[in-house]
Amino acid sequence: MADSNNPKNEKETRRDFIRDIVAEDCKTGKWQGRVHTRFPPEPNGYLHIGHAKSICLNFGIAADFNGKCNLRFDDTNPEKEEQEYVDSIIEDVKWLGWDWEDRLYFASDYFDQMYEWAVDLVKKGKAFVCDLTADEVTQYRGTLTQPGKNSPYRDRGIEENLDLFTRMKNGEFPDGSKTLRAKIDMAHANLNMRDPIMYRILHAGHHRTGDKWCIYPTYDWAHGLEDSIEQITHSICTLEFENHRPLYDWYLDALGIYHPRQIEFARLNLTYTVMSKRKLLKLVQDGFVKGWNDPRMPTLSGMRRRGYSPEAIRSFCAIIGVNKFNSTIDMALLEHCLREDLNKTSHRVMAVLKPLKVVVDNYPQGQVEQLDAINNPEDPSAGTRKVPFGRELYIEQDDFMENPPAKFYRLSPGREVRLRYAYFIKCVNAVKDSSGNIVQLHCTYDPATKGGDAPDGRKVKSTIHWLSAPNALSAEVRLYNNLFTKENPDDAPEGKDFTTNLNPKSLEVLTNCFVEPTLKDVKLLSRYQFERLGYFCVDSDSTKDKLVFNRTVTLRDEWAKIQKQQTQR
RNA sequence: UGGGGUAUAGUGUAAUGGUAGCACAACUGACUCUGGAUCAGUUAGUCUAGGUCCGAAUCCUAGUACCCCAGCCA
Repeated sequence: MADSNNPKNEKETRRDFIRDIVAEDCKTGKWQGRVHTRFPPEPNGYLHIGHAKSICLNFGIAADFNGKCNLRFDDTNPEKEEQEYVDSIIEDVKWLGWDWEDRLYFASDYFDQMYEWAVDLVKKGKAFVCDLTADEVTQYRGTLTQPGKNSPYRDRGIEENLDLFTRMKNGEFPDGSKTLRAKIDMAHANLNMRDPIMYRILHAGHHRTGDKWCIYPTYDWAHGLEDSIEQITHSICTLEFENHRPLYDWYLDALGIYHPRQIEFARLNLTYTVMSKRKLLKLVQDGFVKGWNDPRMPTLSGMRRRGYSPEAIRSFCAIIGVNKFNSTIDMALLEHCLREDLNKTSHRVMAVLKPLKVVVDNYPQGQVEQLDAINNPEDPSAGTRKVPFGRELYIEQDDFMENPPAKFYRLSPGREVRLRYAYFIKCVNAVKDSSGNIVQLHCTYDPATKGGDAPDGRKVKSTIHWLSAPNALSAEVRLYNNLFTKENPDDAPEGKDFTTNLNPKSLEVLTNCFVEPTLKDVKLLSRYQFERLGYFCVDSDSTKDKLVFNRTVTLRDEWAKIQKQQTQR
């Protein structure tokens, strides 16, 4: 099989307003034809599907225009960042199929250079050390409608500023006692321009620089410098940074250094889930899910464990487009992209989730036949396999109804159906327990229909899946549904938050399932289609003794729709 | 009440003054040894009001609605 996880093999993505800008720049030679982007996560959480949009945009543009894309950790806040997150982010971007070659960078590697530049600004009289407390800074900043006022420390002499800033770096002052601020305009209509803070004092250990630093640069000061150092051409970020662009530009102009162009796009929203790191962290910390990689989470690690393929996520990112206004994409579109990929690539296999025992009365006792089954009708090269058939079978409880309603085509008393790849069977009797539950079926088979075709040409309304009872492997299957019951989880009553909309049925564990003996030695995370049920993958909890599968997504289900319509009447 | 953004079917996205197209969803139908897949079709849209123009989603004017900004977070 070709290298399917190399995005460069995929057909070119469609144009969007950012690609238009990049194409124009290439035409005019603005960057000498170079295209260099970056994906700059802060290592303070796990990556989610929203990040995938940004990753595919940045790496995708680089791929489309024969450019480069760096992976850069924006690790300027030691209080929130951890190595665990760095590791997971590296794993996730790689899994998504992107390659940054040798360009793995950390903002913290630039701290010395950033410090030099800050000294530069102080020397130019464009930055000053401020002794205001955090509260005072807020007060002096003014409001949306009222201008701020100058800090009393704004007009300190350059020498004094230099001395104070050096001593800040040397650790002579306690946390929060001083900041370095840019000298811009306290009356500016854009609050970000009201003498923004460049450095704060933080006596905190950093996951990479240890205790070398006790002053740390703020995002606004640091980010443009990082882009400049890496000679980024197009610095792509999300909409909320639009208000920060004037500051991004101001710093670079004040320093007179290489100056990339910042372009903003709208972040991804999806129905029935949440996408902010803060909310995802809450789900993890408060135990609403079992971890960052819980298969119900929209994190890349969760989706990977759930059975999503990187190809499906990439095609989703390509199809949703890029723009500048807020939108919420229907989860159904993500699932469409998922099924589209899984349908092409997944081996089919039979599994029974809620078993109902069937005895084929006229099948010889003790006889076992090996029947041929197709591995993937979408891919003949996947070949065939043998599945054992015998007198005692399991079928799905849902595939039998004693009193079938209209349009129910499956098994019922007196009705004949086909067992996939096997025989036609007809139900003669349903055995019930004392409380009236159907516990077993007696059927007869037609030996002439071996393989599934009737020589007399008679038709059957449906084909159902089955398993030979003595040969089936038992398994646990975890069914997942939307994590939230509302399209917009934030739509909560006064005083409640998004967690009130958590779906109590987001996880259903089935412990009495059976699968084909073919699945005896499956690899973790491998993906299958359980015929007529959906796509499933081997969970990381699975062992040789106890198989565990996750339902990635169901197949489209006409019958479920009909049932829904019938019950609504 | 300041500044910065944005409005196209239910959802998402094209059309860059010249027939409003595509995808998802929904609904028909065909086909089918997965009620899967596939194929064919249907429904449905330019925020509002004026204006310019032979012609406006696109240009102009005035409104309306929504998003972002008052962290020493990113």
